[in-house]
Amino acid sequence: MSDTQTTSSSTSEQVAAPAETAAPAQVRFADFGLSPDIQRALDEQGYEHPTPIQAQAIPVLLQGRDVMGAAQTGTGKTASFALPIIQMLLAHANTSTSPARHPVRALILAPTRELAVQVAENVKAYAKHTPVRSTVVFGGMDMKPQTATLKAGVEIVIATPGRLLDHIEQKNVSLSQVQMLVMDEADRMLDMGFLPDLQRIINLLPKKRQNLMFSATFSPEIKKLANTFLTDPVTIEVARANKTADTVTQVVYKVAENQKHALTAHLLRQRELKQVIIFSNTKIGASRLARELEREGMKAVAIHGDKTQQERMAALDAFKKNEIDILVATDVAARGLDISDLPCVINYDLPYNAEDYVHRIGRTGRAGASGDAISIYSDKDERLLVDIEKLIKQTIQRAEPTGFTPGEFADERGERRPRRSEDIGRGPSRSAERAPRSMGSGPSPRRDKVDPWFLKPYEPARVAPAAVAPAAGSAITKAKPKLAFLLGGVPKQ
DNA sequence: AAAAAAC
Repeated sequence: MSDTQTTSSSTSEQVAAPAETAAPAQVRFADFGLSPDIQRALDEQGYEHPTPIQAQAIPVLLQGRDVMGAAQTGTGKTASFALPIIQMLLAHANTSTSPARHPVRALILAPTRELAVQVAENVKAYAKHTPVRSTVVFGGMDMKPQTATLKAGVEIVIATPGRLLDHIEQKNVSLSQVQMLVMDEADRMLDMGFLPDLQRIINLLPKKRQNLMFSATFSPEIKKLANTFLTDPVTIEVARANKTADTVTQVVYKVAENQKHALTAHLLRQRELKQVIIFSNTKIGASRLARELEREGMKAVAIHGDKTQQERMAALDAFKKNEIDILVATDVAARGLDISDLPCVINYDLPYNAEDYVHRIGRTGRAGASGDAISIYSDKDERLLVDIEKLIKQTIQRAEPTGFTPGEFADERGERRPRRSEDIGRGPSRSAERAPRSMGSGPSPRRDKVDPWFLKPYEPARVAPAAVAPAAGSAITKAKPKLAFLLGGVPKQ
């Protein structure tokens, strides 16, 4: 949440949401008439002014209307639904400890475990001074503690669909009293094939309920989903769909496929980036790159779906706590994760799905801060770049790496071979920096510096963001129709 | 193409 709702032309001051849809900056949380117990939590966290999506969504939700929200993460989306939910539940709160008197009344569904955890943390923080109870359930973890909490009774459940269904089947939870349903990152849930699960869960809910759907992109499939599950929804769109934040400087490097990791290491070494997430298209690639960077003396950890849930949470936690500088991730981390103040994202691979580019680089430049998005690609991925530029309606700056000598590690990729000290540090006077070090240590460069380092040989000519609404025919319409299940009845199986 | 999500 940010109170920097300014339309200042200074890049570093710009808010992520475009001014034309922003609510007046004077709005304060205190104007919403929220319970003093909620207001107290907001005060304690220093939140005074709502972000644009909060300013628009909260009053509408308090009226009980359904909402279709098109907003990227980092816009304060979670609070925009969490606060009204807590408020609505408080209106009927009781302090009984009997589960029967603590039925689940609000259900929040999220596509990935990490996102569910993050939403749950937010909900807990806002409900801190209220009697409203919440919990999060997701796979990869022991069922028992989750079961115990569910059976003790909670008003708000945040869940990934699979594990929730598991709990439902085991009768650990009943959804018959749910009054509010949130589908967070609905586009992602569709992409991941959660539609049948969503359908099954929703079939168990009371017909009369308030529905909220949030999606970063606004594809025709999402609109269809909204038409199916929402009743006369109010559409709230604070950031134009398929749009990257104005405050993110984007650049691409083209190198030979077998040079990508060497260039990545070079870029990381060239300047002491405070923290960076590197996206890889594959789990194996992510692990390998993390290993190679470690060999280069950098602190890097991979996070992907083949890691245990404990490892995933530990990696994310360590990264958030600044104990790790480099997180090498698959698209498990592409969406939703609110890692504050991330100055840089690197695409080690261009994503196969152009939409994922928007999500990945959405990890930086949050809430109006500036950020750098660096992508690396090779000849064979030219088409992916074209798709991405078509989707974001921008040309991404091409750049040449300064001081990079191709061939440095040309034979290393994928090879397990003994470490040879002469392989590294062959750049002039690099050897002194060979020792493992924390990138975050020492004075880190200001992020709002003009003339980004990686654009040196080029004019930093950023393409002015075109003031265009998302065209119905934009690239995302290519997405495979996944709603046959919904629209054409039950599929055979 | 790949990744994610239930045991």
